[in-house]
Amino acid sequence: MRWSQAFIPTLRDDPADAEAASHKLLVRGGFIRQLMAGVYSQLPLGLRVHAKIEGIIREELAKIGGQEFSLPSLLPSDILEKSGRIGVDVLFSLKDRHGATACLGFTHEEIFAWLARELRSYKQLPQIWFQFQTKFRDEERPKSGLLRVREFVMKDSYSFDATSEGLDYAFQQHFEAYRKIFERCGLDTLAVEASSGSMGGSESIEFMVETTAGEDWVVSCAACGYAANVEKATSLLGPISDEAGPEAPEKFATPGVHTIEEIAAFEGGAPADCQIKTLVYVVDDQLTLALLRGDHALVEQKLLDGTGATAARPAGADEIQGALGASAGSLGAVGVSDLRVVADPALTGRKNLVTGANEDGFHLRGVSMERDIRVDEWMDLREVTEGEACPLCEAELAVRKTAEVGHIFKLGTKYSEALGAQVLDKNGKQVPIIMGSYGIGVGRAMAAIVERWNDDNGIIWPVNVAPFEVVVTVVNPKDVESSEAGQRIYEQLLGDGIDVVLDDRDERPGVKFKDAELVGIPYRITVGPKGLANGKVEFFRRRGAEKRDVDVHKAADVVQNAVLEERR
RNA sequence: CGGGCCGUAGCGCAGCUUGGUAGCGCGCCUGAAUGGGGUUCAGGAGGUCGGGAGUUCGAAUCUCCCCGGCCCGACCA
Repeated sequence: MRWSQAFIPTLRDDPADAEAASHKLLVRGGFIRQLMAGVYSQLPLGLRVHAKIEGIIREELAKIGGQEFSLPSLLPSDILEKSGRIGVDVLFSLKDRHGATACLGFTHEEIFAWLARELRSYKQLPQIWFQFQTKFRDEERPKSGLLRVREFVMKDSYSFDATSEGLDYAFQQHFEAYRKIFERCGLDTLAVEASSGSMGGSESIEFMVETTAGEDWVVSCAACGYAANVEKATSLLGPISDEAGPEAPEKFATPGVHTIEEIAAFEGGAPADCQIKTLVYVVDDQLTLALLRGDHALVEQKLLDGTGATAARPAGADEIQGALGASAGSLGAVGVSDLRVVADPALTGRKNLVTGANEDGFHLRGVSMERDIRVDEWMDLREVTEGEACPLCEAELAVRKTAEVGHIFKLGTKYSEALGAQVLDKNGKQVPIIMGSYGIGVGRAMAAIVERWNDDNGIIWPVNVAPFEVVVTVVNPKDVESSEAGQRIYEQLLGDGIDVVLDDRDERPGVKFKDAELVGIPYRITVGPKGLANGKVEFFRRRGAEKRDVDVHKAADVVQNAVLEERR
């Protein structure tokens, strides 16, 4: 490719609406352009990177026996009705000319399970099927460029097994394949335990990349490697010994006091860790009190996971008033018998605590969990915070902001049962196929790579995913000797299968250097009259900005070796 | 879904308070010089001021409605 003929629309300024580094750089570098909120066009450079990431994924999935498919994006609604996912809020749906409802696929469990109906015998298993396909999700809030979008290409694979051991194996194979994929993409991932959410299934692992532009918090332990999404993470807490306290709770007036902090500061109150935080939630239509230690925060996903519910929302002011006769800020679970009460284990055995009296302007002190509160279920509900002790090794935990680039699920039989994908087992009995599903957002991975690999001058692509591996920059294209030398190096590299671009533009050298660095090409050979006078060209490595002169006749070999060494 | 901000040339912005027929920087085109880090000079092209309605002699500017985008929070398969 000659740069002078290429469509690489680089921009001097950051786009006004970009915040994340990857968003700014991918737009400025001429990789992507936004069409509408959360919808982007891939320009030639973007598509090159995209294709390289796909190539890596293909190779690794081939190693574990994956077979590539391409399923439709336009789906009939009845197939989603069978699995119950027709009501999913991110689903885009539309009507055809006959008035029938069709949907745009947001993932393809149903369709693959539908095809898996043609599997008849356990002897045909296991199978691993995958595709790269555009997914549509009507996200409430697209943001951060390619990190959170409404239309994106996802690699989704699905495993089909007759036994749960088979699923475990497929899951493990994917785990290892994902590790290699992300490593080859230049991404350090943290594999974390995650909540499976409404995907169903028993176990899931997310692959997270640390970045300030991410949206998920991950708890990790540097000492033993424990890592989990905050939705799932736990930690050890130091013991607290409470004074015995009074025989029975004592009501006291707390005019105008509504928050944990205010009670902590209130004369006759108690520090936050000696209070009970009472939250009222509507959990699958059931009014539920969730109790936490005053200084702890609720993780809604834990409430969902713990209760097995599919939806939870904070109760409204009138729902709270109707159920407890008081408003938020004066609530408590003492004496509550007609509502479900769930409590976090950090409250176990605690006594002499302060909580609301269910009467505006009053609280109770001397409350004992065991004696005064009827807890229906104890379940982990609290959010782990930085510095707490690792549940495995007791070292200090870190909490980091990350973006999810991959997710693997053990689905079980939810979709195979819903769609009737069964095989005969060894005993001649019909059994539902056991499925796993495994996703990687290709565009998101691309953005994550840029988040990780950039500096003030632009992107620093790892060779494996770089749009071009080498740029040959001709300093002065009007200098015939330079042009010819550049051309020769370019052609040699091309002939040797290196992804090379010849920057033959009639631009000032500074412009060409800046562009090459912004775009992030890992290696540059600079050909100019000064060097050629001594038979030299300049070799430049983008990462680390290493520069050295090399003999003009050896230049192509030198870069080629450097590139091949880094290709993995 | 709550809160905030923004839509004026390809990109980044000013002009709007106080209405008078649109401007700056970069980019782009032509020519010349220059050629190892966004060079310089001269000339030039490019805008239904997001859309619609209204007020007015006159609207980028004032009013109303609509559309779109960004950020924070909530949510997220």
